[in-house]
Amino acid sequence: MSDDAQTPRLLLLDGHSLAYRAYFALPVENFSTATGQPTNAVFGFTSMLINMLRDEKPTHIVVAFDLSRKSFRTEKYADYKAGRSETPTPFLGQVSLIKEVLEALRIPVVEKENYEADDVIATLATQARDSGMEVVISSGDRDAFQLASEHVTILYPVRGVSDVWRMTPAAIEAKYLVPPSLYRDKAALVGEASDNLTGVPGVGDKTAAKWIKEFGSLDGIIANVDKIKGKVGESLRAHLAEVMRNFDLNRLVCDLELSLRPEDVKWAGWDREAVHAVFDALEFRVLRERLYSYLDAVEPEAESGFDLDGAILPTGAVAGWLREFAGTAPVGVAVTGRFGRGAGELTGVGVATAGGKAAWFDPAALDEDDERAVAAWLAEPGRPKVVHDAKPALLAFQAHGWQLAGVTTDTALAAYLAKPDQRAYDLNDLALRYLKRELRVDEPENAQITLFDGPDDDKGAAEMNLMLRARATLDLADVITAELSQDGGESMQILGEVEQPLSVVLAAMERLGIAADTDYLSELESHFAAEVKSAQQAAHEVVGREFNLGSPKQLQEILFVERNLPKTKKIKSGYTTDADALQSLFAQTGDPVLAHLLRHRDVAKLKSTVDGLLKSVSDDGRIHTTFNQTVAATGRLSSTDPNLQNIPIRTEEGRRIRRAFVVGPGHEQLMTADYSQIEMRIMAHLSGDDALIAAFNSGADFHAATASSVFHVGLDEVSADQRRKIKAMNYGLAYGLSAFGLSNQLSISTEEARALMDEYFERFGGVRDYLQAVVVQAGKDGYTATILGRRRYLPDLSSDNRQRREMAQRMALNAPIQGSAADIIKIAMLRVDEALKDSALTSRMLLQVHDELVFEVAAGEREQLEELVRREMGGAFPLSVPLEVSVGAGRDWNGADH
DNA sequence: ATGGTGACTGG
DNA sequence: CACCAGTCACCATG
Repeated sequence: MSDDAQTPRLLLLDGHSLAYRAYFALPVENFSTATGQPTNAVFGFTSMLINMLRDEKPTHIVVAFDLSRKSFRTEKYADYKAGRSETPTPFLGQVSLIKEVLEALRIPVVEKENYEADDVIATLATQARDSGMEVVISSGDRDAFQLASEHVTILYPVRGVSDVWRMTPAAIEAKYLVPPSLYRDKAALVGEASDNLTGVPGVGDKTAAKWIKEFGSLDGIIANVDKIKGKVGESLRAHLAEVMRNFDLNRLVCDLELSLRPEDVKWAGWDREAVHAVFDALEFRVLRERLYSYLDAVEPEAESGFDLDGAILPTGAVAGWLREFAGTAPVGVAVTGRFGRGAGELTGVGVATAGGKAAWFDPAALDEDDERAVAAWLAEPGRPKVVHDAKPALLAFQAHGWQLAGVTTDTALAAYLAKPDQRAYDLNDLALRYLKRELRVDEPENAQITLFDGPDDDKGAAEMNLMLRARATLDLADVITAELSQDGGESMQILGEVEQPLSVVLAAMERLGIAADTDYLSELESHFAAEVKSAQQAAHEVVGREFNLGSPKQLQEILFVERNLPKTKKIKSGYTTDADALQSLFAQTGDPVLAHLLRHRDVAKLKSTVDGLLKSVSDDGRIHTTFNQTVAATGRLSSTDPNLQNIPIRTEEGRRIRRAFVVGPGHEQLMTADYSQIEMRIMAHLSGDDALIAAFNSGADFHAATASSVFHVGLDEVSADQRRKIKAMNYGLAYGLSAFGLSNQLSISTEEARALMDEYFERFGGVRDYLQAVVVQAGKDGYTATILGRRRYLPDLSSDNRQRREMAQRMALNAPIQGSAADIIKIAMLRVDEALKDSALTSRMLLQVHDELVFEVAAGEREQLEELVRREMGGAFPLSVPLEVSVGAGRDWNGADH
């Protein structure tokens, strides 16, 4: 792949030959739409195309098609390409579908009467090469190999749709023993079966190459044909006419008059709406995802790289460099090392200034003066720094004993606030998108010579890369904060006053971790293992043979075929065997195997949770999760490696796992504090519904209070069933619940569910009005906003695909609620952290679980901590209903619950 | 090895 | 045909 994004790069595709390859690579019976239209060739072609767009990053693209089977070659030789079997019926029609895909992708198509696609490609490739473009050709026809040269590469598909050979001149010579310029000569001698061109019998690549080497070319061979001895010589003389015919026919025409030239096919990206429409019609779900994830990243075009005036600082030079260049203007900082599980290791630091100076130093190779200077500079809030993803950097610095303060912009968090639906915020991609630059040096000679001295050219590459990252981060901060400021300041306020300070708090929580009772976890592990085994044995016994209970596929076979149980809800691979379905099957049939399966599922899941936790206990006896601050599109945190936000709680057996999270040595208790019904409170606040607000202000059990309103009964007369139904309704509201969904949830009829919803909204009409208004507003604005102004963009609100549009509508009504709850607990965490610092307390915050905080309580601090936490959480944000906080404490996480 | 899918955990 | 997440096992791929 070219490293130089400034050189135009033309991708030329042979439409028919790739479609044909795709057709035979993918079984047609697995690829068709609901209406029965076969799509295997379209799918395969599109898949290959996406891969090539991703891997080759072309600036120009065009696809050539054959107009018919007839061409000047069939006129010269009636049997050219004869003997090919009839075009298979399912292939017919797929070519026009491929053209629809290409139109949606805004990729032009070119055809030429009486010529083959290969001739068109040869012509365009020649023109492009002559005007200095890089050319990549993809064709399933080997004739294209004759076009390969220094600036022309052939991608030749081999088996399947994801494998291509990159046929450079060297690769062609290695495989066929002749250079591309003599490939025709070789092919004429050997023949090409797929074109029905027979060669010289007994002559293969090796013999042909030997002759070509000896006589220079086919012409030379013909001139010396009598000198060739032996049986193959005779054979050659006998078939000379065919060889000359082959040589005539396999020449690609390079000078056609075409309707367009290479410079006309600059690719400006694809038509989003059209791609949706075409992919919907073809039912390409996976390809759409792939298209988006790959091409979003390559859509912007890099205009250049960076200038770098950098130096690798030797021991003793760092303090001086900082004095000279790191003043009151922001400095970009990037680090390398290993981070995770609350710990880190620092192996390199790169810094870059707005003045253009950059430097790299090894934190392990500093003298005392350097060490002090770096520590002081990093810890000084008045020395501004700009970092991309500061949390791991914070942990790395801390591992070296350095504190990091004065981070004015964290570009990863800024990018997340700008576009929260992205999955990743890679610095490379962001530099490309916002700066139109790639992480490379424009002119390597501009980089300090000390980078490149020594025998190894690669020396200094890692150091240079780190300086580049620091440089890019600094530039990115300006552009991205400028964009973020467009909304009147709310986003910048969230960034500066919530997300960035929070990353420091999260780093501390990750570093602390939570103590685990490993002996107890091990006991649990063997307990659950024994339970798994006995459930498995019982199931095997009922079925009469051994099978894998963990395999949905085998389960389907046993339940629905062998035991002929009623069919459940359909899924891609057949019928579902999820817990709901098994439960309902058990109720219907009483088949004992179902009970064993359900039991097995339960305990197998618990066992794997315990296994995972055991593996993640660090040497300090604690479990250090990683909180991700840029994953959830609504503004929530997430937790990984291990995920401590989904530790079981609903069943007694599950709660046993919670007992493994214990108070650590030197502390007295664990304490949990959670917001009760925070999302419903936010809904009451945002909707301003008087009845709902009154329900909260009554102080009574919320679900019972709302049920009492809906069913017009006294608070004491609400039945358990009434409360259950309204509780489901309350929870479902914020998810965009439908009558169908509610009926499913409660196992009642759709009519009954609809009636329940009508009754509910009769009483709480303000809620319905609010939810409708949110969706309408989001449709107008294109985004939703939380109480702090945190945005989520939902372009699908105007999709013409109903499923996508309705999905976006549900997201639109959920995002302000879930997101505002996330805002509030984030503010609460900052307030609690601040208050703890201001107090004399040594208790500390360990975990966040969306609406709950977990603390480790120091001896004798229980009451004070509770008071502090209640105050700071409860006062985090003024709503028109109280923010109620419940608190509990105990020796372990289960005991701390309430 | 890797990616997709199904199933299950939490809020 | 309910929102937001993460992990694990299985299984078809390469």
